[in-house]
Amino acid sequence: MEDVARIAGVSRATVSRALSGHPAISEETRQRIHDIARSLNYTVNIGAKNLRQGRNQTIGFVIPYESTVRQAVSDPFFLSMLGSVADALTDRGFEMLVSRVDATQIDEVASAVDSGRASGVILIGQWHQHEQLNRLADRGVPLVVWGGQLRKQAYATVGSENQLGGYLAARHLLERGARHVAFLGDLNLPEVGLRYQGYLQAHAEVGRKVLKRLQVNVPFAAGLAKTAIEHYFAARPRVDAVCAASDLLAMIAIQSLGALGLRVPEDVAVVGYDDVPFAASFNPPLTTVSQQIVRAGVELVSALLEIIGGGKPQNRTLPTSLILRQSA
Amino acid sequence: MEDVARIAGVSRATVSRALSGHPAISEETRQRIHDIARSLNYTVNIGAKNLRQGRNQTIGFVIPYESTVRQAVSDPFFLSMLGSVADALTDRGFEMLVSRVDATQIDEVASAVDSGRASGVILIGQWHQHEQLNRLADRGVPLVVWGGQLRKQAYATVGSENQLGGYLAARHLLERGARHVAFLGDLNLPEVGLRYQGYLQAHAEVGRKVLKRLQVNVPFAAGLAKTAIEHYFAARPRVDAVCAASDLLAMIAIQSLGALGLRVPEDVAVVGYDDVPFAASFNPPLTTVSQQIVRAGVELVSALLEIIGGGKPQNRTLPTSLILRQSA
DNA sequence: GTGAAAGCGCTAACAG
DNA sequence: CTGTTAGCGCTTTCAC
Repeated sequence: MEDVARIAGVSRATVSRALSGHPAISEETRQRIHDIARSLNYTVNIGAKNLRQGRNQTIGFVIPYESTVRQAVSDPFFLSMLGSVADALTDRGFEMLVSRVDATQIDEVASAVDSGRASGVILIGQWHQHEQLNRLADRGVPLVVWGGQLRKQAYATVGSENQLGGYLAARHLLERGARHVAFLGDLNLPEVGLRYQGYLQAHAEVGRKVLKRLQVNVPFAAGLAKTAIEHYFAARPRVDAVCAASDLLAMIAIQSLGALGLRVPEDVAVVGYDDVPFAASFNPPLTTVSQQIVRAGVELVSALLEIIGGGKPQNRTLPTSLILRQSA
Repeated sequence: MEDVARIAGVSRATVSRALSGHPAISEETRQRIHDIARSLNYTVNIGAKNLRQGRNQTIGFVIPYESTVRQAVSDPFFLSMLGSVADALTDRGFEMLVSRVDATQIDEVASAVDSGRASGVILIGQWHQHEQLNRLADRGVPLVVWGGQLRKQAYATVGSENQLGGYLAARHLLERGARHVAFLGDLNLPEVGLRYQGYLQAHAEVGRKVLKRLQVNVPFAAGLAKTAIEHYFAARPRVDAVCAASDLLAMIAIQSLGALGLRVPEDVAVVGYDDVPFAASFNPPLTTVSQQIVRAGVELVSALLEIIGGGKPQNRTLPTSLILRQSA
């Protein structure tokens, strides 16, 4: 900045003003300074600017991982969310700092804020950490979580109508004539729990009882999920339809069924959840419950910026619908 | 920091030293200061630290997008890479700043470095931007690209043996008795071009001619790819095998073939590329060429840190192999 | 319309 | 082993 100032024959203060569009700078000098800066490949140092201004135009995006299987997240839903959040952030002039955090050490998400690297955090999935998340929010860490809305909740939540989603999926299968609908997903996760409620509701509505053996606790991580799902189907349960808690699980289930010689949807109908971009290209194309991923990014970001700006954490719910394709 | 110092009855300098593990601080005071800091939820402000130290423990990870279809990247290969790079970075004490950049404005990747937000950049895929990338590297922007190695190249490249990969895939199909092997991928991309060389090599080796009509220029973006692939197969080309430039393309091809009543691998054998985590769970499980994604992250990061540390850009090549599953 | 000067939170000589 | 001090690159009062 000193260099630019010297060449332009002005002070650093003027350069600063010119570059940040301060009104009290003549159009002429502004232009000249801009040109000089460009020719020097000079850009204002954001770190110093942030330090001086005491704020911080970046937010943290946390990807949790299970410490046991320290594998890269492989659910395409995450990437889509990441992309969508990244876009929304860019549009609002923010940077995105991505960090991988051990799901059992969720408190670490605060460190990004405490250390001034980010002014808030977006977390995809509540995992099993409802209490810790509450603690963080109470401590004043701006925090928005994609997931299900729970009772005593200090953090803001953006999510889709999970119960409705589960209901739509199950009802569709039941209407199609399914008699034994398995539910694949980890009920300890708030989102999944809500979807399961919807699943139960659909059954209740037609007076159908739900057997315990139809609910299978399957984790989201691809590796573990595959084992669990194959194990379940290998026992040849009497099942003619499947409600999966994510598209990834649905795809694994379909593959697993195929290996046993069962066809989808003829022998077993399967509906997924998320409507990941790839779901339409799967074989067979996945019938699934949509999560509006692009809008999700926008809402997550705007909820977070509101909190950072001093507003109250406000939950937002996105509409959901069943996308009919061929797997059910 | 002032507060911590006051409570501990020492100066800010001592707090700084204690917290950064300076050897000249007695174990006792160190411990005491740590405890006080913790009780205050105090963490060193990284921005200020970076400013003072004149360095910057963060690197930029760029996700390019085609400006025409401003859609979130949907290739699972990207997320895997992102996760793998994030892990490698965490292990070496670096942060990761993710930004979405218009593929036609690749120069923007420099801004993260120019503005001091990052000390280097990792880019997945060379896209069509070889020249711009060279310009950036020449300008001194530490830059490592995942992709194919080209002739006059100022930036460092980490990639797998693309030509060998293409060769292995094609040879396998040919050995299986395929007579007309289609190649799906955008030849303008260096990586894909190299794989195509391998594909040609395999054909040459068995004295088989390659027909022009067998090569189909298909972009990586899921939406566009789907259209292109469906369009290609809809014309019912005489094809009994497919070499795809990514697993995503392979999956789309399989789906597309299925819709036309063709079975994989019975009627048409398909081999993918990447070995994304999900490939094994596809229906049918994908035969594919492995890219060692976890190691890729480690190598990308270590190559970049070497450049940042003043070293010469050094290309690295990762071994490749064919993973036999059921699609071919 | 522009400049001088102070200070954001931190670290690293240098001095003791 | 610890404290004093200067300064990283920037913005912003206050003064002219």
